[in-house]
Amino acid sequence: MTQAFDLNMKKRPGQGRSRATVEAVLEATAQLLAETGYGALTTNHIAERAGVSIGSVYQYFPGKEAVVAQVVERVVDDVLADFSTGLLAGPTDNRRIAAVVYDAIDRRAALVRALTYEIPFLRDLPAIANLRGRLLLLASQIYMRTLAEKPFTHPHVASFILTAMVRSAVLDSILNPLPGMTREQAIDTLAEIIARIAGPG
Amino acid sequence: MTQAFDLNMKKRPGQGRSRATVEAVLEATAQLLAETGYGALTTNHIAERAGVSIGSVYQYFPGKEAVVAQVVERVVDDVLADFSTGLLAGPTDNRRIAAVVYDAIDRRAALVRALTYEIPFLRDLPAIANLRGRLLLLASQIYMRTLAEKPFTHPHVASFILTAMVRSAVLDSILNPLPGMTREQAIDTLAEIIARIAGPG
DNA sequence: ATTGTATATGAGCAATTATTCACATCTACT
DNA sequence: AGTAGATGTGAATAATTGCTCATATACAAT
Repeated sequence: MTQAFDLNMKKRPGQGRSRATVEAVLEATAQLLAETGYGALTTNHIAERAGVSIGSVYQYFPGKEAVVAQVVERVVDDVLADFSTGLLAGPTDNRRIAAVVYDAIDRRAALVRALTYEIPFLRDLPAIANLRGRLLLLASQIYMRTLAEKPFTHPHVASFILTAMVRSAVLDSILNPLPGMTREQAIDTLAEIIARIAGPG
Repeated sequence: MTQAFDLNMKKRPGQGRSRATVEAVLEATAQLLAETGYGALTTNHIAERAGVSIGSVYQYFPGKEAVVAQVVERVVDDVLADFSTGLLAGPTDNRRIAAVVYDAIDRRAALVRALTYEIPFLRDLPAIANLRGRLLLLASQIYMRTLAEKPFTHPHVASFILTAMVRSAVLDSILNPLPGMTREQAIDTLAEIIARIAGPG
């Protein structure tokens, strides 16, 4: 069940119009994924939404999956950028961390939903492995000291599961929220949970 | 984006062969989902694997989605049954809870993966709402006392997020594990995390 | 202007898929 | 045995979709 597609672009877009074409295709794909999901995504729809002919799509991408893979790559980059700027904007207390993660996902919730829950080859994409690795590293750095004081039996397993927990919990809270739950409540609670696991701060 | 399919069976299977036919269709669908995923699932494949004609499938199900919905319902029932028996089989300490949840998902990992990550209308199914409600209730009952001693600011939000966390973390640990991580390590760590959040016991 | 290259077009092909329906077969009951 | 209703069959259909390719247009360089 490993992905068996060619996900590389056929042609690096040279200089002029081609850049714009590729841009339009990626933007259209992101829009359609957010609006109608992966199941309804067709290459012809992508071309139509992008205001580009179907032939042009295949000039730069070997297939539908390759376009989606590029969109995933962009979203991952954007999310990681949001994390960086958000965490640099002030002291990294638990509440800020919860808020930054929450907002980064909330800002592009529809797209993230489609990518997370509907793309069968998602976990085979290098961008996703990259994302997971980065998050793991980030969490380790932030909580290194506090977790050294209250160590787990299997520290690296704990880092892994905790990262998965926060990521999944935030995702789930946004995509399938408890009715009536507000952003503030979610962030408060996430911060409190983190405090219990890793200590205050 | 609410599901717009008819998910009810056309005919309640009467008595004899029809029961077996429906059974074979559901079993074949579960097998195919586990083996090849939702994307490769076709009604003709279902019929073939079930050893039944395509016409028979449509005699009892209005469409592919309805078959999948029934499979989901069964898996949910099975998982909940595993929880019940597992938690009744001894004292409900943190480690047992972690182990029961872990094993219930691990036992049918491939099928759960396909259902969780590939079915776009999953969250619209009543069975899933039911599952979430039951889990929430279960968690509340188990941790009522301990969480009353160390209360959260928003108790019902906390129950919701904690349930989501455990569910997602277990799912993620099984479906996308840290290389080299064993079942024991995962369960140990989950138990320790639960203990930190909700107290020992 | 002219020539060569890069880019864009979109009708159409081949393959796949969900679904139907006219017909066969089985089972139960008299 | 005869009959009626339930159940099973699978070739055929209509729709969709990924993708190609022959052709057209834009651009750059001389």
